[in-house]
Amino acid sequence: MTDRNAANTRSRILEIAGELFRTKGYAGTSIADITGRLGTSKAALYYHFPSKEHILDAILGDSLAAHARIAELADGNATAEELLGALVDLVAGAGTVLAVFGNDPSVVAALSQRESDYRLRDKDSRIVAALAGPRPTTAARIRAQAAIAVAKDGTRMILAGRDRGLRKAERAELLAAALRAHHGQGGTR
Amino acid sequence: MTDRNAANTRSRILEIAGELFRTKGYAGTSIADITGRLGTSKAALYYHFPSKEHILDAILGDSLAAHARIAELADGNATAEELLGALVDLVAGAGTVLAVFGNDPSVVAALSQRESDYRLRDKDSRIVAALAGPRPTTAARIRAQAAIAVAKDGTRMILAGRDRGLRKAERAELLAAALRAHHGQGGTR
DNA sequence: GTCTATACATCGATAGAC
DNA sequence: GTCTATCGATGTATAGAC
Repeated sequence: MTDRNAANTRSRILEIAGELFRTKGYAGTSIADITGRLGTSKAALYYHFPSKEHILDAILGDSLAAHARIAELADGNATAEELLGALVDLVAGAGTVLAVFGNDPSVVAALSQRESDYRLRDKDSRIVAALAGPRPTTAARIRAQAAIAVAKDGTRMILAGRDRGLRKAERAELLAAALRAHHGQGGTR
Repeated sequence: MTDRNAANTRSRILEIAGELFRTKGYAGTSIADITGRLGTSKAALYYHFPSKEHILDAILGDSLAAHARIAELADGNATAEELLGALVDLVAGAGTVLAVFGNDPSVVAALSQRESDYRLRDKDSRIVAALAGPRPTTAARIRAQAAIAVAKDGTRMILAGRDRGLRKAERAELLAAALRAHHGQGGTR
């Protein structure tokens, strides 16, 4: 059972770090915390990753890409259903990590400190704008935010503390709730 | 302008710490960060608070109490409208801080590590149970989570990065969206 | 109430042997 | 690939003067 190849150790590090970042926060997790579970020394970890921040990047990589793709979608002329469905899928899929870590202020601070274009909040506001429509009323913007809250945080809450992903029926139910929050009762938009 | 009385300095510390905890996270904020803005030495801060954790407690005190009150409400027979409205008010009022900090894993970890009964997740699940009803279907539970997501995270998103509180019309719009998310289209419950 | 100075632990990260 | 040992910086917190 001594799979001492680099790829395996690397993925174990990502798994353990992800779990710890989620429960203790990025800033609240030390390299020693990670290697404590990994069962190696701190120095061993640095053979696989050059820094703690590189571990975070490796974990968030796919999620950030998926998030960016949704922001692109928002800039096009996607329907509300497509957008909100994509958000649900983001959180349920590659972006589960992001949805969870996006709530960690120390993660947001770490990302936005870099000049990189990891502008989380920016992308979010483009999605809001797409759902609220051009020159939106206050009410329209609130409904847009409400729908996004369902798609992101609702999905996150459903998935919290369980192993398996989102079932098709669950996805449909979430999307329907998001759409109800978005539309006025009579289907305003 | 040199208000050097203890009460004033104390409240300035809370204000500054709150801002920093929000943007950098609890674990990501150091005492030096706080006193840097406060304009005093680190030792001076320790005259007002015995530890960093006590600062967190002082900030969260009111919010946690308000949160507990809502959980009590959920155990009684409050209507969905009352519950969701109370949640909106919690986030918009005393609990803004909690809604924001509740997302910081390092805060949750700090609170739940203590044997204290600050069981955030626990209280949340009582609210879910109240909204989903007895022996709920999967769909009912999802709709309950969706409604809570609107009331909590939707409200938080609306208030993010602005000074003034929630206007009456905004509150009504949020509550309506939460209720739409909660009910099936035809008003299942 | 606030200061300087410091104790002592832990942080992220590195050196160099194996 | 992993180790022991350690670096320098920073973390929380304290001692004691003013």
